Order: sequence, then C-alpha cells, then structure tokens
Amino acid sequence: MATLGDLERAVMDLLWEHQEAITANTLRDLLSQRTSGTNSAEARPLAVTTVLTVLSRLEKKGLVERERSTRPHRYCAVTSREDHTAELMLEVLGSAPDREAVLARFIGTVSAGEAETLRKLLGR
Amino acid sequence: MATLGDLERAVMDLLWEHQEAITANTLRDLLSQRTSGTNSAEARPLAVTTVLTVLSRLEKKGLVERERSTRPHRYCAVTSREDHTAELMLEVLGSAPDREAVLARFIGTVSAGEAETLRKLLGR
DNA sequence: AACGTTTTTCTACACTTCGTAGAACTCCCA
DNA sequence: TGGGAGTTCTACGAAGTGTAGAAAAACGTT
Repeated sequence: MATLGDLERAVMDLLWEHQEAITANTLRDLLSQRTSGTNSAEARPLAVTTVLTVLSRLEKKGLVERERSTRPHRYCAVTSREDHTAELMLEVLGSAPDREAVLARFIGTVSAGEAETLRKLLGR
Repeated sequence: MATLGDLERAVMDLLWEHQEAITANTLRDLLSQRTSGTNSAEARPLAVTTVLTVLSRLEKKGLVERERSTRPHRYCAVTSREDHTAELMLEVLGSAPDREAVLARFIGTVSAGEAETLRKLLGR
C-alpha cells in the first residue's frame, strides 16, 4: 500500500507544497504549468475529472482529505511529506528481521552532513 | 521499480534465507511448506512453472541470478536482504527535497536499542 | 539414433492498479 | 426553473502480478 503512480505523486507533491487546501481546478492548472516547462510541445492539460479521480483515489488511500463544506471541494494532504516519507521508510525497514544490519548499511550511505545531523538528533 | 508482489516477495525471502543457490523445485517445496502452516485446508501447491515464471521476472528485475551451467538451473539472490532493504530505504528517502527533516522523523521512531546501535555506527 | 523424462521457455488469461476522461447527475444562483 | 460549475459514475487501455498449460529443449538410457 505504499507506491503511488506518477500522477498521484505529482498531485501529492503539489499538495505538500501548498499549506492551504486547494481545489481540483487549481491543481489542474498547477499540473499544467509543471509539465509545460518539461515538455516541448505544450502537452494538452489534464481534464479536471482526471484530477478529481486521482484525488478520490488518494483520499481512499488515506493520503488526502477533502473539505466537503465549501462548494468547490478543497483538498489537502493528511500528513506532511516528511512524515509520509519517514513512514514509508519505516514500512520498508519493518519487514526486515535484521533491522540493525539494515540500519548499518543505511547509515553507511548517507552524506557526511546528514550523518552529522543524525548524530545531533541522537543526542549526547 | 521497487515493489514486489506477494509471491515474488516470498520467493526472495526464501532465497535470502538460503546461502546456497537452489532450484525451482526446491523453492516450490519450500513455498508449499511455508503456506501449509498458515492455511487450514492444505492449499494446492504451486506449479513449478509458476515458480519459474516468477524467478524469470525477478531475474529481469536484477534481483536474482541464475546458474545456467548446472542442469536444473539454480537461483540465488543478487544482493543480501539487508543491502536490498537499505537500498529501498534510500530510494524512498532520495525523492525527498528535505532529507534531513525526514531523517529527523525517522530517528524519532526507531527503538532505543536501535538508536544506541546507530550512535555507535556514527562514531564518536 | 530414438525414446521417455526432466527442465525450461512461450503463451495466455484473470485480476488489480493507474492514467485518462466522457456521461450523467447534483447544486446553486440569477 | 434553467443553465453553468462541480462532482460522481462508468469505462477503457496499459502495465504488473499470480497462475499455469503447451510447446520446445536437453539429457540419460537403451
């Protein structure tokens, strides 16, 4: 229950960037901007229904919450990106019977600066 | 390119448990054992071709290597489970623009014993 | 060299997820 | 109460996965 598709991912990224809840239309516009830079031929923007479908799926997955009170519904991410990512990492780690060995490998790969941060976070 | 299906996962787990390369038939038997405990009605064991299909797919994904020299081919995992898991964790972390914030959340969740291990691994 | 057995590859199908969006329905304002 | 904005329903194609039969290849034995 972890992986997201490309579009789902893009939507989550936008929701995470915005602190405020936003509408499907706004999202559609933001998505168009995002891709117009990448693509040469100005790809056709997505239909709003497409965005709404994706939002519904994300809602079902528990990643997105919607305000039904306002007329154009507004959507926002349930958890912050950091929390979500950290949770994912734990999910990956969780399935291992040898957590410490995994952590050892993991630590060996983070950058020096990050190692320093970790040291501070771990205290003393 | 990260997620595995249930059967793929089960096969990888068995390959990781075995240090030696093993055949599809052996795997089939091990898989049957594994499920017979869980399931009451002694589910029908998998066909060998099923196991072979899964092994081919895992090979294509670069997770499994096969010895073609011996007649019943023998299969083994390319990387250890720890390495694989650590890599997955990095993959998850990698997509974050705020790696340190993620690490902070992550660290906050590991057990005290693991935190101790991490402290040692980080040195001084 | 031919046969039967074992092993591997090919082909196939059902089911799920995801991107994509039209059709149909619901709301609300003028 | 009619029309436009918004939402839900329904649908379809592509990809990935579990599953395995059919066909092909390889090998040991006579």
